[in-house]
Amino acid sequence: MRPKPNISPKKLPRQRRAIATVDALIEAATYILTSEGLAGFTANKVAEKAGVNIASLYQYFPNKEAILFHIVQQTWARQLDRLAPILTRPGPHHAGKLRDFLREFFLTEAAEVDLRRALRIASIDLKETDEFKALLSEGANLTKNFIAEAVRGEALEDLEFVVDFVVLLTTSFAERTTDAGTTGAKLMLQADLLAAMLVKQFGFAEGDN
Amino acid sequence: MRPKPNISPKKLPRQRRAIATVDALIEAATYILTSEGLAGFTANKVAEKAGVNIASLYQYFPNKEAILFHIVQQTWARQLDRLAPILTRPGPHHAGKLRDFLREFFLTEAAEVDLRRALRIASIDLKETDEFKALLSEGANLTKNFIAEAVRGEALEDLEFVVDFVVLLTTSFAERTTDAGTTGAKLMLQADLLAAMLVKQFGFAEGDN
Amino acid sequence: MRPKPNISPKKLPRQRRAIATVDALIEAATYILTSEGLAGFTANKVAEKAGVNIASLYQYFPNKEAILFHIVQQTWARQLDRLAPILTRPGPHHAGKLRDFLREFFLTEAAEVDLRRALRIASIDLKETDEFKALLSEGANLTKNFIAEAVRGEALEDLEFVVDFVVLLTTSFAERTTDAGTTGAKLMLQADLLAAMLVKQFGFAEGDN
Amino acid sequence: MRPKPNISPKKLPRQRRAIATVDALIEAATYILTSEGLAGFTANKVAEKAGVNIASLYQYFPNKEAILFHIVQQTWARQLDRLAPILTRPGPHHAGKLRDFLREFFLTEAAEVDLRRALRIASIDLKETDEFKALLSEGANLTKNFIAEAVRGEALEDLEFVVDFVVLLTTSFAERTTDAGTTGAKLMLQADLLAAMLVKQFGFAEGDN
DNA sequence: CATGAATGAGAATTCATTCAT
DNA sequence: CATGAATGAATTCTCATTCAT
Repeated sequence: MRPKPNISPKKLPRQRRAIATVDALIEAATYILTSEGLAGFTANKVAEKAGVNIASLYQYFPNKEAILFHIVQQTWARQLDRLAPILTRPGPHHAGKLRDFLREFFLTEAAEVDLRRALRIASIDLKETDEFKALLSEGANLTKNFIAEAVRGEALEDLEFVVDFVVLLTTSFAERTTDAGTTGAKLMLQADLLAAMLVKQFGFAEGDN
Repeated sequence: MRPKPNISPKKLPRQRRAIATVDALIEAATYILTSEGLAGFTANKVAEKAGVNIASLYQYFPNKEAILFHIVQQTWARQLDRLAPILTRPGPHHAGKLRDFLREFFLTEAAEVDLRRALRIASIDLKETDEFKALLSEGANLTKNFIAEAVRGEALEDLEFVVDFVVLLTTSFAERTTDAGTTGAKLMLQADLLAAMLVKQFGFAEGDN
Repeated sequence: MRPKPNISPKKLPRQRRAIATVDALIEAATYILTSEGLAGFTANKVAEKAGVNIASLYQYFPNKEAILFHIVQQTWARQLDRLAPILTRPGPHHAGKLRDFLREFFLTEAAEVDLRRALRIASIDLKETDEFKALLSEGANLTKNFIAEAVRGEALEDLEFVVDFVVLLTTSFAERTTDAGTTGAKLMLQADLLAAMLVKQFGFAEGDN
Repeated sequence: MRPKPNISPKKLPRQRRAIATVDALIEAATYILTSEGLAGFTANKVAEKAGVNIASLYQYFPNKEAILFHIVQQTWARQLDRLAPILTRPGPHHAGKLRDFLREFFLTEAAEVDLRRALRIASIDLKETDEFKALLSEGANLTKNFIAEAVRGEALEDLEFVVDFVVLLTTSFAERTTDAGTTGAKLMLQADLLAAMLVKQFGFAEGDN
């Protein structure tokens, strides 16, 4: 394998001008990644698109991967903001929450397919970094808690296994089907079917919220 | 994105010496792909590792992608050889076949994780080629027929949807869990659980072969 | 044949250091072209001769052809600067102008035979580009106007034909004879003879300025 | 400049099979040169097109240039066969002969523009070789004699100059105008005009054969 | 002889990254 | 700090030519 890249930002932008520069870089990077994919994602192109000198890019990011990581982080945060409320919604209707969650999850995935496809591939290199692992566990905890509560009937020793299984199943499916271009009604049908299977299998409390 | 590569082999090796060369190239390519991933996969490295002149590589493969495709094809063929017998096994015990199939499928995926990870990403570029499409449909038909027979109860209009769903669900999950490093007993438990869910949801004929 | 190259310059040199770099590149390119001909004209050789990194070359020129075009343009401009005054000289003595023009034309052609030979061949590839066409028409107009005025007696419908004929005849002859190494007195005799023939044939106004 | 290539054929084909091989090579080479130009003219392509092994090509030709020279030679011979009879036609009507000659000359040039264009460029490298010089002088003599006879009035010391001038003028113009794509009636008009100018200038005996 | 195989050398072009001002 | 400039190291692919059988 390759050596894991040093991802931590080099220097925090203090002045307003610097913040604008960083923002422009991130936006440009996101654009390039979305439109040209990971293969077309080069430091020079990003800087040019951002209207920023290449040397400035390297003032704020130690390398290409750091920009990628920043975008990954940002994208995850956005997604979490939309999904967390659903799972933490009060009330016992876990089946309803699960269904809503999956629908929303699939929709967010579908909304930025191109970007997410590129990020997924980029993540292969990032996976080794500590920062990425932290990001992962944050999102995982949320789900873990929800499922733990929902499947309370299950034996406790299996819980870890079930959570892992459900997370893998839902995320991998979501990625794959949106990657294949599924959208709209069909995507929602798939979300509902997957929710139904999980409910049936793990005995979530029924009820439509 | 970019133009789809011309993947068809250039010249067939006739003499024993040439066959050895091509074999060495493919072996080297597989090794590089496995150990360094797609990003580290360069024509020069492959040729060097194979102990062959770079120009020789280009006598037998029109470009890098052609080597990749060769490996993809080879890997798929090996997998199909192991999976097809299970699905085409005579008898009505579809649930059993499904479980055995998923177990074997997960095992083959787990057996060459690194290689398969690289190939999956490589496939993104290959997807456009006719050769790749042919490969895909071959494998898809097998599964399609099996599921069609197994879920005979389902309304015909849904069949397409169900087949699509099941294929996406099982393959994406298999890829993801092996990619995450799952192996051994846990992997088999996941296979069985996924099989159970599918059986429960779609009413496959039960029975242990 | 092949796709027409994108010839427009990539980035303009701002600092003095960069201007020096570009100048060195052009000078080196001209040298290589002159001494080794088009076949020996490679981007790497040019960069090396210029003492510049090959990547720097590609910062200022998008490809080899762009350098060639630059030289073509420069060479034509130099030539036009010397020829235009003769043709646009006021007065009715067209025969004298023609003779002086041909002499000067032959001399400029002879002055840089090797370079021009290479450029002529290079032009075959450049011919398709818009930039080259613009260059051509600029030079063509000058001559066209002169001849049109000089041969005023001719029927208007033939004018196009005559202009075309005269331009082809003089330029092709100039190229060929200088290419063959003709210089000095013999070259001037040829220029005068050709001028005399044209005057005799097309009835230019006589008079020695 | 580059070192002048060794052009002389390596080995004369003795057996009938070998002659066929060489013929196939020449034909293929001519085809490639015509259709793809000098840039697309590679030894491997020629051999492949000829259905002959590349090593065989090098058995009969010491290098690429030797094939080119062979084609040049052949093309000139064909042309000479058609032009010589006109010039050596008995009778005093030199003006008529000249006109017929130029017409035929222009037509032969126009008939194979693509091939000739490529050969012209190739000839730059061949020019240095003794073989090429021999070829040139052979063709030149014919014309020289004709002109010498036709312009008998001229002073003898000028003859060399005049012959040289006329040859350069007619050949360069023919090449250029056909290269520019001129054909048909316009081409014939140009031939006639050029003939008329020469007759007028050098006082060829008039008369229409 | 003829063929399949092999290759050294080099071509065009790109990219991540650093340096000097 | 920001910018223009520069570059080492690759990367893909081609070609003329030779060797071994």
